[in-house]
Amino acid sequence: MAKIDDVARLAGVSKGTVSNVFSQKRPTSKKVTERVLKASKELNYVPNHIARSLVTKKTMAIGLTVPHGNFFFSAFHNQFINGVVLEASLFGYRVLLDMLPVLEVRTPSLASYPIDGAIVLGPTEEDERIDLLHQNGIPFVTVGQIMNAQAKSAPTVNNDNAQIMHDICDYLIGKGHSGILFLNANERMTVSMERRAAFIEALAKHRLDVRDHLLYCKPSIQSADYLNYGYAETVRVIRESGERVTAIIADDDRTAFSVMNAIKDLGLRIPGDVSLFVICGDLSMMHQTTPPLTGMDLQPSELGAESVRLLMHKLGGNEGEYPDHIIVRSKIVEGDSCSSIHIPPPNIGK
Amino acid sequence: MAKIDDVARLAGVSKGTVSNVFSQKRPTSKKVTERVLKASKELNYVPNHIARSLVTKKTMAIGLTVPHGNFFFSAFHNQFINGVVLEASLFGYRVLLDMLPVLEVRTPSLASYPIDGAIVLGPTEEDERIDLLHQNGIPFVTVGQIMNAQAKSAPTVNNDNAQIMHDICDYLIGKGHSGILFLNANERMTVSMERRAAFIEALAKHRLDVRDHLLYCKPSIQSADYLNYGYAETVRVIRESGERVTAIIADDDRTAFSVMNAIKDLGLRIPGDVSLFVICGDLSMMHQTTPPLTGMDLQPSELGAESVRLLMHKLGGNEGEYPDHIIVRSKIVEGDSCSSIHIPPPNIGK
DNA sequence: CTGAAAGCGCTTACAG
DNA sequence: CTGAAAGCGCTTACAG
Repeated sequence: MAKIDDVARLAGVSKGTVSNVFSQKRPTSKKVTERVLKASKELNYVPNHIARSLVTKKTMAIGLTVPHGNFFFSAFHNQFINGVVLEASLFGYRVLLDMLPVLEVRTPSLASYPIDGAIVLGPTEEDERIDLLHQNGIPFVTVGQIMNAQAKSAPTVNNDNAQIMHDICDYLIGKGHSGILFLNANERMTVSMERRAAFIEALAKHRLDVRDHLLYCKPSIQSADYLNYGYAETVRVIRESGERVTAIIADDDRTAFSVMNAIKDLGLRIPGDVSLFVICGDLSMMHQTTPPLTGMDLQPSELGAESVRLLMHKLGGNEGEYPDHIIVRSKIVEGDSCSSIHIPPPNIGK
Repeated sequence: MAKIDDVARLAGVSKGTVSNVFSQKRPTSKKVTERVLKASKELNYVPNHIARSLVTKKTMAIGLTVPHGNFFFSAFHNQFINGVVLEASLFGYRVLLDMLPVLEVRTPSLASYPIDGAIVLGPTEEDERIDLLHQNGIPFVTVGQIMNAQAKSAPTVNNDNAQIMHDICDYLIGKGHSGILFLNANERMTVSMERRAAFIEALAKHRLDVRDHLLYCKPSIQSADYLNYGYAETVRVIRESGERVTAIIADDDRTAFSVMNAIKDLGLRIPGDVSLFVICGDLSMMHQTTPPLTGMDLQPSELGAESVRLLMHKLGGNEGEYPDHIIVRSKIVEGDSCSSIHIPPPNIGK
């Protein structure tokens, strides 16, 4: 590997000048620039990123931390990551994937974080990843509301989860449903809390009872029930509790698939007997099921791109106006999994 | 941020000693170690990763390059990435996600690759990512066979694609199928070529005619037909060509979902009229469809883990015996999407 | 617009 | 087992 001195010698200039040609931080005469470029090409020279980082204090890399160790990506995460990487590249940044338990950072043999900033996907209540970032002084953006005491004013990108739940409830209740089973995300995630509160609020708005057994949260991935979530709850609620459920809201497509299976095993049909609404699913996949699923388009890749833009603004020294909290639009995409029922809700007009 | 000098001063030792305590490359007396650790804690010191990299010439990061710019992850990629990140962490390595067109690297303003090695997923024939890695002298492992002239002996991790196609054909033909439509991956991918050759070979082995119109390749992502792949081919072949197709092999789950839709629209059923076999799908999702899909378990996370192990061996100076080419096992996982047909294949006993 | 020199924060022979 | 010194390959004030 040729180094800057080699190029400087061959081009007959100083190292500083070579540096300028590559960094373009100071103007260089055309002649000199050409000489340097020619010499560089000849020697196959490329600036050493590490050496540069040591003095500029910038690594040109951001960390993307996705929840927990043995977490499984869903289609939502895929698109989110696509958005992040693509947008980051526009700023000349690379993306370091961090999906590990944070233990490593505590090991003394490990060096400090070689990233300039981080994006934290799916924060939980008192998220330790956030505490860690905070105490290491690394700028970060969370995708989802943040509830850590230490850093509650951190910049965030999010969907309007309250609005989403209201939209969904209005949509379903508007079709005559009153027995709604909500299969929410894991309760430790802040998005789950936001949705829960809005769900209860929306029911109340429509003068429907809020009954606890119609609101479940996805177990943690360590739980044996993780993969079975959706199926088990659906069967239990519909068959065993005898609860009248005419609509189910599933937190993601995997859950929705599970629910579809359960419905079938119960001898019921979608949407004839039960309507199904998916909050966070892969649209292209939702169109391939029978029936096509109705759900919310959360625009995951836009969430990713926006979080990068916000982070870049933070890294750039905050010049100019820029919102600290960005909301990404979402909208209902209709399939054929939700139908109207003509039995009036029991509590109507109460 | 405290630096090594601060710790050395506070602990009353030299920088070299502090360095040793953290790197553990040379023994240090217990007393001194404790003093250093205490001082470090007091100053909140953590070694600077970049400075260390500059002298050790190791970044402790590997690049993961997945195909092309606007590529969409599938469940296969998810699990693969999970495997890579998890295994890399066991070696103390981080993973840099590279899913960009390689243009950036040609821009003179960009510094050289800050990674120690790379994993290339899904190589194509004459893959430019590989040429780039090769000419930059970065060790790499490909997941999938490599066909670049320059680097054809590079280490690889792969499934036994020939065996897989034979297994699938044996399985389907054993059930009495002879009109098999194979919806292969994109033709530029080496895996697609391997499968194609083996498919033809397997048909010949069973004395079946190889007909070109029963073998399609997925269009590139730029193509308008990309999302429609599977649906379009199925409809065309079955309805328009009048070809007798009793079994379809789909390259991944997205294609399979498309096919299922097409079959339904044609008024046919799976597996009654047409059997469906998925090569590269998400097992948990394949169990949620109706009917559950039969397919191949390629063990993507094992592919990821193995590729890290192989790369680590390359980075470690190649001491000890280690194979250059690793095959990850795969096996058929049965759902209900393939059934026997009792019409004997037309060419039997020929 | 260009150069000479100091310095970024570590590690690593070389001595002892 | 420990220290003093050189050096990793750049960038950046400071001069000119």
